[in-house]
Amino acid sequence: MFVCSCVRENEKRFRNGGMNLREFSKKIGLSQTTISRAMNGHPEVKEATRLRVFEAAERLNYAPNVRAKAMATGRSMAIGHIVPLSSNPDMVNPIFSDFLAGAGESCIRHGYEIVLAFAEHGRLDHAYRALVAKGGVDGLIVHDPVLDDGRIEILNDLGLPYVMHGRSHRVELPYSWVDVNNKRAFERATNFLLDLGHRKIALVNGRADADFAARRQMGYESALRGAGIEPEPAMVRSGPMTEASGYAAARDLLAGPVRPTAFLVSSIFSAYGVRRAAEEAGLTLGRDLSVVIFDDDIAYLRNGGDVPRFTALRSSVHEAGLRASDLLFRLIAEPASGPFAELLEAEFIVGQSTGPVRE
Amino acid sequence: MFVCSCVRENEKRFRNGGMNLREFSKKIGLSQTTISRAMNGHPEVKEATRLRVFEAAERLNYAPNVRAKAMATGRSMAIGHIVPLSSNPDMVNPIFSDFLAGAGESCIRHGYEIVLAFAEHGRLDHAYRALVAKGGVDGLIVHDPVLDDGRIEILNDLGLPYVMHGRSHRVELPYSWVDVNNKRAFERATNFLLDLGHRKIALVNGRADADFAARRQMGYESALRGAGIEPEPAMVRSGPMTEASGYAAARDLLAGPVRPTAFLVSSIFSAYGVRRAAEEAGLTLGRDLSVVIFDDDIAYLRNGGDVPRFTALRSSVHEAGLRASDLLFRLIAEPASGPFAELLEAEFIVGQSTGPVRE
DNA sequence: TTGAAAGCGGTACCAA
DNA sequence: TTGGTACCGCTTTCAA
Repeated sequence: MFVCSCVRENEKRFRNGGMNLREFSKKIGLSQTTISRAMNGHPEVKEATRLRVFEAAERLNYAPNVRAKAMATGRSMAIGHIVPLSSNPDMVNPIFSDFLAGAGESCIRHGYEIVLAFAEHGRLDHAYRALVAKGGVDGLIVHDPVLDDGRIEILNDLGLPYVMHGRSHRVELPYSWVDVNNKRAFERATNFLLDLGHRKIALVNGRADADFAARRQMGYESALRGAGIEPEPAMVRSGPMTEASGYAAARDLLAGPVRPTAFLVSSIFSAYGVRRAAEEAGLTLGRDLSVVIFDDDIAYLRNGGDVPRFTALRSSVHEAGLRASDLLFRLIAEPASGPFAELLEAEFIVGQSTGPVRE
Repeated sequence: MFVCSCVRENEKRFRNGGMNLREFSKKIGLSQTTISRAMNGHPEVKEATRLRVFEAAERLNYAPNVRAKAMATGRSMAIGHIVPLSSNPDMVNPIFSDFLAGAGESCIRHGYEIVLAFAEHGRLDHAYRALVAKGGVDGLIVHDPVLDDGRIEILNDLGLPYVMHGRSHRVELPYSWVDVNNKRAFERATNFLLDLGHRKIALVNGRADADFAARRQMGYESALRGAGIEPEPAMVRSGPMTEASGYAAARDLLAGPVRPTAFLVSSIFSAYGVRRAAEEAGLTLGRDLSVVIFDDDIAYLRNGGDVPRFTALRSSVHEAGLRASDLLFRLIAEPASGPFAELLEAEFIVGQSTGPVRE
């Protein structure tokens, strides 16, 4: 009663899931060449023949071996994502799931698969080099860029098409990317709070070395300056976008010398923490405190419903994944057509927690 | 200034990330055979030679092409996860991220990669068949089993090693799986609430067709019966484990003829919804209402901290991913050693919201 | 201890 | 419109 005992009975069948082209060609009395052409849509094969091939393939459950195909064509029909492990809680996260789902949609359309390579943090460069050298993917999507990301140089050098999810601020080299307009989003959110009369606005941001966080802070500061307010470093907190981190930041800020009347929060997770800290301080959101969050529209958390109790700037990671992937496929098909740049705008949604200063 | 223009200059380099074995062997004056043996740890190669090979590989940045290696050996060094897309919000979700991170750790140790194949929902069977037929993976991890999961028969038939994440209740066939002891977890949680004096305990559960949800309900009902209470179907709600769904369920239950004094909630996401509904009804958790949640320990949301405001049964999806993957590798190495079964226990953590009945 | 050559399962060129 | 055949890059007998 062993699940896989059958496998050992037939070692041949283990190596490949089914039949190979030669057997198949013998069975239906056509050359391997013709079959290959038929299955790959080459125009010179007679329609009747093609039909016969497809019918037989279906009937005999024949499917070409991807590895062999990859070797013969030089294309592996897979795109790679390198996932930094463990020490970076921002990476293997719900956002990433949503991004993958979007990328997956694009992949389905192109008949591609996604290869996830995991790398110990700090060994990222090596991971990219290895992944490319091993030749298992036709393109790469690069996650979690930092302000001055050294991977860009490496990847340009490697010559494999890639698209970054996010940008790297201080890099002058050309590269393709898809990003949310973080600066504008936070500028708008800050202006929104300023319009309500707030003057003491705190920013609970992502990790300081993350590019997106820097852009968000730029937007925040630019809006403040536009209103004649000099940004206070003490009003800004950076850290991982988790409930715990948001809680710590908000508790700290609320206990500080200048109590904020409004919070700008970089993720819905930190926002839950901010809410907890506020409640513990006896404050009610939407009455004693205004909170605007940046919301990556996590499908799982909300399924498109409203963000309860918050005013939100909504952007879709799912769509970012889709767009980044689509871009990558264009780059793979036509390498000289890039680099591409695509900026997604966040939608502003007024929720229930906009208060209280409204002077 | 095109990122990838360099690629076209050298078509050879595009097909494979670097140099191939033949070039490499010429460069260092050894036969391909010797190099292959050296790199794969065969005993017959002289230690000095092996060192020379490794040094040269490092220096010249040579890495064997995985596809070619896969073809020659019959092993692809990749394990596959099929991800049902779109119509199932429970799949591409934060839980899945955490699971992948765990599986990734295991993969790193074994030098494997993860292939994600996305399938339109309802075409899952086909996706598995195709993935196996294409021969791109050495094993499969199967997600999101339903009560009577037809994939098991197919997969046994296919003969590729696989491990299920979760079980399928009504299937008699042998198969390997890793699962949380959902029944016991919910039995304990229910008993915990019963001990506090609660008699009207609601269950906000996952989708009705999911196996884990059925097991949780079994545990819940068994504990109630043990206390001489006949379970009320009206006290149970099934649905996707999202904030929105939890909110709807709790609001409904709180407005119903028999108002529950305690909630047993199947995920932290639904729990946020339950909390919102409770607050809207003017109830305070931990004072007017007891809530126990099952918490998959989403790293991103909490980073191992306490679950604020809830009593929790904590289990680690991350660990499930790790264990499932490890099991799969054993199965790949020794197919006849399975099927394996592994049950993870959930840890009970008393939080701040245990109240109020405590008679 | 090393090397030559035959696969692995396809694709694509060239000839028929 | 079809078929023969030389690769793709590596592993693995078999012989030296």
